[in-house]
Amino acid sequence: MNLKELSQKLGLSPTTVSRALNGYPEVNDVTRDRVVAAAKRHNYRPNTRAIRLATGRAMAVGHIFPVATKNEIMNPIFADFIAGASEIYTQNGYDMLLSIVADDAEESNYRDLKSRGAVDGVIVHAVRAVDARIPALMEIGLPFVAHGRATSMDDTYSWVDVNNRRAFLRATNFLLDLGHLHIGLVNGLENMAFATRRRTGYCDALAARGLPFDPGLMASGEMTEQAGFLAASQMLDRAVPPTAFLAASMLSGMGVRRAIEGRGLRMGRDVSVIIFDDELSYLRNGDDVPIFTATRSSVRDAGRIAAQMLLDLIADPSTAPHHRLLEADLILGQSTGPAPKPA
Amino acid sequence: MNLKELSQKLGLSPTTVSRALNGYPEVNDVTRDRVVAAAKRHNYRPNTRAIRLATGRAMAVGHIFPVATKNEIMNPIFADFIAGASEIYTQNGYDMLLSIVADDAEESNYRDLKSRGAVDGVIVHAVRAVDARIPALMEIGLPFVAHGRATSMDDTYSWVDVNNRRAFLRATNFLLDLGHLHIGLVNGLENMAFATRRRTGYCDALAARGLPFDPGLMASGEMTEQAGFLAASQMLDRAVPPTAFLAASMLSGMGVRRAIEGRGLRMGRDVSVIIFDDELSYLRNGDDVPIFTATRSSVRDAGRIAAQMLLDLIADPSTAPHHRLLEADLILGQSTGPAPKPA
DNA sequence: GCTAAATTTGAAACCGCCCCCAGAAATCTG
DNA sequence: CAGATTTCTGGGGGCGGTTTCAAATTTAGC
Repeated sequence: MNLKELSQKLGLSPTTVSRALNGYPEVNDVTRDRVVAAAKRHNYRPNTRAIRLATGRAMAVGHIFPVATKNEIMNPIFADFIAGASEIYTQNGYDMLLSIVADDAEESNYRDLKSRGAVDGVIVHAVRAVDARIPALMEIGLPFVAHGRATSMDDTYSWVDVNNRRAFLRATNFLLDLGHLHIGLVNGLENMAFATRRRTGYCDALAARGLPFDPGLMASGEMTEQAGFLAASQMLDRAVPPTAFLAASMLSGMGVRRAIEGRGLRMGRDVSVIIFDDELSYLRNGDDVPIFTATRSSVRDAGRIAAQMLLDLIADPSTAPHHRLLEADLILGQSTGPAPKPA
Repeated sequence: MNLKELSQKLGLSPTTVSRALNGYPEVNDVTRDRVVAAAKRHNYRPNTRAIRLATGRAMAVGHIFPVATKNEIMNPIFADFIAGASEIYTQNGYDMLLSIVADDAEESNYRDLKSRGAVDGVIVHAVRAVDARIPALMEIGLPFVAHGRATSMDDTYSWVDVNNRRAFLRATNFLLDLGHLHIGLVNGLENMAFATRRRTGYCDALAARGLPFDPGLMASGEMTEQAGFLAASQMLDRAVPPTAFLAASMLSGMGVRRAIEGRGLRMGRDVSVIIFDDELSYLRNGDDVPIFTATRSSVRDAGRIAAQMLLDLIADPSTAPHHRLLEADLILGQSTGPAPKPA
């Protein structure tokens, strides 16, 4: 069933039917009702392909996920971010186009999307500390919103980010207040913008109290259970082991916990742990009482916000860049407690 | 740069240029070379929207992910499956359209995709034991490939699945051979097709040796660390605790391990564990030596296979349904050993 | 060298919808 | 009740490609 057929059935012109269906004001109410009823009855849905060609809008946004060419790790927050964004697209009649490409082919993929007219805008994921995609997209002229900020030129493009520095600053201060003096940082890969900011927060908190940084207490790696386990194990085996940890994610934190418990220590009593909790749906931090004390910020919310921001930008590309800095909550769980008295 | 502009620059008709670019045989080689060179030089890419309208093909496939309305859990294998599928689409010039919808709205979404002409086919994810989507899609007439099989009508549609029954049969036999008599099953939700098949495999192995099933040793729930921990904890606290576990996923297995170690027992010595390992990129089962003994089958491969199958089906919808039953490897890790002698 | 066949190219009709521009019908004026 | 407005409907030209069919140009055949 297409527009022409429907209009013939109604004895009207395609023009009128189209207008009635798209809510144009100049069509008679009686006619409109008749058209709407017939459309529903015949289960008519305008052909997306035709609409797109006629209007020149793709009614779709692109998400390109880089997958590191060397290790093939997909970002675990991916699924939940997408889930949040998808809600917004669905509400607004947009489709979501997904590509997963080697991280060195991303830029050409953006160019391609643009010249093929496949999307009206894109979301940039997993922003690096220095990220070539951002200037590239500005040059290409494709509206975009970044999830995360590179370390410079913050204000020239739109982004949604968590205040990672402050989250780790607060977490570190919280541990310091509990009397912990040796705090291990099990960070994500520090070529990522969020990880560098978290380290800055950690270092700033130490510096504010005149404490030194110990490079042996700062690890940076993939945010996996295994990597968290190894990093924490190494630190715990030092002559002066840390009494507390900051972990970059739920998975890292689980690895840290295993390292702690594997040494016959108890998390929350002997060693404290704070994680960054993205509230991933399949990695909940406890059902009622949180297992881990955590800085918490929902990545699904971030997805919603970024998607809405992008649609706004597409609707009016001339506006100034939008920014949204989300604050992470510090929620108390069972994994933190006062520093144990030196034996 | 569009077709008309390019053809004017070349002094040719749009027809010829189009033919040259699309490899039609009737165009002179000299002309073709000239056109191809010019297209590259001007960075011409045909407009996707126009191609779609003209050819009537969407050159896109849809992935709809159900998110359980009650608990909002996204399937953790999602990301890796998509990553595999995406490779195939990219190679073949197809786009991937993603929707995440409440599980009760899926069917109408399929109808919508079909009538809007947004996709040429879809992949059905997370097939339930009894799944209304499959008859629905057959009725709608949208080509599809299911990832998993419902419990009936296997041969009327195309699917890619892992031999879940045999995987758990083998794993159970392996544990029985090691002398384990009490084996806990920490299964996924048993409304899912794969979970029921895994339980069947487990039960069949026990039955073959004349062993009884103990309902108290069969748990079914979300495949999270937390759920795995709770299920294993309950079983371990029984009068006769199991000496081995089968866990449905890496995350479940991590929960089981925590329950074991929290009781001062050692995994692999006191209690054996076998997991099902989907080879998720962010949940690797050890870097060199596997941590867990596991039945292993790459969900990313499954994504590739399903995607290719769908494209074949789209290219020739008249062919009989295709099937692909993948066998899981049983790989030896550090989490299994002979049943401890009764004290 | 002239006709028949094969090779190349182009004109124009779609694909299905949107939207500008007229024109017809209905409603207001005075 | 004629003329001026306002309200409603329809015709037709895009959007940017593909593809059918016909025409023009070569090449082949004798």
